[in-house]
Amino acid sequence: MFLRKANDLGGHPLNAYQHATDIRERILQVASELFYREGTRAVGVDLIVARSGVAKTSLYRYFPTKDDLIREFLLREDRDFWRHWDAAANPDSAEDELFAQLQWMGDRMVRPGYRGCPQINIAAEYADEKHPARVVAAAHKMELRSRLGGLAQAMELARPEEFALTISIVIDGAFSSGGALHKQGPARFLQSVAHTLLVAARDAKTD
Amino acid sequence: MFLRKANDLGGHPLNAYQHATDIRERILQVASELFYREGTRAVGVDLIVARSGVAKTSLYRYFPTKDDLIREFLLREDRDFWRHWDAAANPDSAEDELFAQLQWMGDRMVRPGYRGCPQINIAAEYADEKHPARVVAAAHKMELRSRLGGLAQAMELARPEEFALTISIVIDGAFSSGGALHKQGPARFLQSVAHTLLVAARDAKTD
DNA sequence: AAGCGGCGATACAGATCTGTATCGCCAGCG
DNA sequence: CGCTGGCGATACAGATCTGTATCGCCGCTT
Repeated sequence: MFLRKANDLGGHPLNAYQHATDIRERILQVASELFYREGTRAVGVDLIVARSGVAKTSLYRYFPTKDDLIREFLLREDRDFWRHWDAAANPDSAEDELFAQLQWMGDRMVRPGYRGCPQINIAAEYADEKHPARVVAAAHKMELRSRLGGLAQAMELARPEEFALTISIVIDGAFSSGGALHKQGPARFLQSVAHTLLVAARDAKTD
Repeated sequence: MFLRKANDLGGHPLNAYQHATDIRERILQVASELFYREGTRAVGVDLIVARSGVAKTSLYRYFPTKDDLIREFLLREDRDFWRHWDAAANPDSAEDELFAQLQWMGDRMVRPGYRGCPQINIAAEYADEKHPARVVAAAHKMELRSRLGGLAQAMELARPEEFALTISIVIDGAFSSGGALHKQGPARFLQSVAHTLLVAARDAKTD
């Protein structure tokens, strides 16, 4: 219905715009991979320029400062995250959806170059909460708690916000310490903990 | 030669050694506060030198490289962490001890300058797992799971290691997202989640 | 009393970082 | 056909960073 093709970038009629978008996208793609893998402070703009094969002037045309580029990196990660989330949506069963969401999150943690949650990592790199990237990160975590709260409400739990907060904390912990979960698989772990907390929340309701 | 001052720590006969220890400690103290508050990459050695009022040569005498200083910073945090842990030990009741440990950890998260767990933050700043500071951080998290496993065993839980891992994940999540817990108080939150998980673990045992 | 060494202060070397300025090229447009 | 403007390439400015070299001072030890 409202879905458009992935490469339909807003209906710009001019090829020049398309070309410009390609360059901007390429820069952002290369920067995002380097930022995630090495950290934003460890990667200089010169490296991004060299790896993406564009001119430095092009980078600074689309991203006036490096902080802007970092911010766009996190926004890109944010969009990707919710794209996976929406793909796992299940209008028929909030409980099934919760476990489906935990499944793909857990799967992420076993991918080769996994380096934790970029939204969390950015808070370690920049102490200033007003940093544009940290604003994006804070909004991301708020949105996650909000969506978990929606699921909890659909499951008719007694205290949906408390349940959502607890699940989000467990997710953040798994994101941070994903390496320690490699044995059994992070997805199974997350689902197991969520199941325990869910049963407890329902028992409390019937008390 | 054999006369020593009462506060002569390591048996060194020279007063100069005592003085040297003071200077080293002062550098490490100032560096630790700055590293924790701003991040290790954001703080240069010149700032540490200026704030501690020592000579740059002194800093590099005791810490050959900045990475060494960062490593010592994490070791210092590690020692401080276990000092608090040992102070909350309770040989009579592992369960009481668990909640006591979660109490002081939660209390840490509401202190004014709280900026998360330094051992976790360092992993976001340095991608290389071989970095000396990351080695310290990994050992710290291993030790935490080990001690939690000891408590779980003392509580005679069916699967102590699984319980310990879960609790450690929850703690890490709370460390990362401590800000979101400010409403009710992180300590209460941690204890509440731990209580739920503990009850569930005991129910599973009796099945 | 002499000197050895820790210490502060300062300058410096060399690398790296962000961001700008300047050039020439070339494709698309009127 | 000429102009405009995005683009690549390069040099550069200015700041900052880690780590070293060099000086003189002063307290302790021998």
